[in-house]
Amino acid sequence: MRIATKDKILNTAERLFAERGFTDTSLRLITSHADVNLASVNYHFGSKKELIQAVLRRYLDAFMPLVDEAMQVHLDSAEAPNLNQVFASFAKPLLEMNRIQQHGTAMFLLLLGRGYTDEQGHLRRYITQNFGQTIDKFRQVVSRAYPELSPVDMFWRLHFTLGTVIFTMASSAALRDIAASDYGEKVNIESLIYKVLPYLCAGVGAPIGPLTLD
Amino acid sequence: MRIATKDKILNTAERLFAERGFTDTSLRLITSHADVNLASVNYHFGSKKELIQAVLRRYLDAFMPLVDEAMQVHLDSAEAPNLNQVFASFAKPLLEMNRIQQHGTAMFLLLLGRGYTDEQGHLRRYITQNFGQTIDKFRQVVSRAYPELSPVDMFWRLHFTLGTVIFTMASSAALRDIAASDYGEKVNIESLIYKVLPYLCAGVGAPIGPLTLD
DNA sequence: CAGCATTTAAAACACATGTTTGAAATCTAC
DNA sequence: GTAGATTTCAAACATGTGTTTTAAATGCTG
Repeated sequence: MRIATKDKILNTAERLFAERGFTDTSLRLITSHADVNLASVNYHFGSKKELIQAVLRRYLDAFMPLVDEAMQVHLDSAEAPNLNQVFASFAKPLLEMNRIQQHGTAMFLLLLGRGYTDEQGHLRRYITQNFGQTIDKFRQVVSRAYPELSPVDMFWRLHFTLGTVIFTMASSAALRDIAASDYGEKVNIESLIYKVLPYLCAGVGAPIGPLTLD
Repeated sequence: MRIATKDKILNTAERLFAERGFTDTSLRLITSHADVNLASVNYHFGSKKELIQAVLRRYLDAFMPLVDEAMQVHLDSAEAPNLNQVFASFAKPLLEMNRIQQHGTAMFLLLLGRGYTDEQGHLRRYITQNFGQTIDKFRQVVSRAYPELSPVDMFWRLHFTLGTVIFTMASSAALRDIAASDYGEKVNIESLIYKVLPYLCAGVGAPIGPLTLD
């Protein structure tokens, strides 16, 4: 096996990053868990930062084309989709991540959350640079589904959505434990996705303007 | 002035924590910015962890009683509130944080976000231990406003809400810059709160059950 | 199998971190 | 004003970090 070491590092790093965040996961922790030499990380990846990017890239490169495809369908459709249909079309790409690796969906979302909070702006820049077209298609589709929503309001609501997903997933392990012990309901990632989707749809589709208090 | 040093540390630490997160803010950075000696942090607070707690406690101790009061009003009211009214009653306590310090509202929300993501579980435990009653009142009020929502669904939706707020505020500085440059709309914390409230209300109030796709 | 490139290995490096120490300075109270 | 407690200060300590170095081991190729 030629690339065994590189892959062991990648898989172990991914798991530890998701569990503990990037800064709290040292290279020594990764290499000891992966049972490889410390220096091999810098040999194969160059630096820790590049290792982080490699871990994230593996998922983004698989995820984004699927999203792009789903959005293209909505754009090509003769009739405008509604928000429920738009957001529902994220479920399949997300769950597809489970094919990359066991618990891949959870990992991906966890890493996404870590990447957005830990590193300031790097991940965001990487995504916009490499997948800007897909993001733009998504915006167009949402605009078709809710034309009254102004660009700036959409900007904010989509970031609210991102925050909801990322925070939920970043703390999903702990939260799912609490939910299981307090309510006796064992929640896996898939059912959690189907719990959050209605929330997101309603949020993005909320009426525009200040709250009506009566 | 006896407590000048302690307060200088507290104020400087708060600002830097909010800007850069807890782990990325070293004691040396704090003490140099505060123009105090390095050892004074450990002298006055014991450890970095206790400094973090002190910074957060100052806000929570001011914020939570205000929330408690607002929730009590809803509980004492003869008629059940609606969700809009419930969430709108958070605006005043939040904006009240601006009286503790300049940009106090933004700081508080930023620190809350940092605390929830950086330290795993500590902040959550602190809140439930010290302000469990208030949290419970909040749950009761939401239940009055949306009785059909099961406890477990409420659990999740309230955490979705927490995630929305925390993520938005944790990246609000960067996001507000982007929004300002891309859409020419300058957004302060107050107007951001009024942007997010409709999203949260709609999300929590979303219909129960799977998405209806047609 | 010999020779060369690739990969692994152990050790050291350079640096940043939180913390502790002990003396000097400052404040407080009698 | 002076004795005693409190606070500040500079320095060192112990530890953990990412990275680099140099040699050994391994794999591949002719």
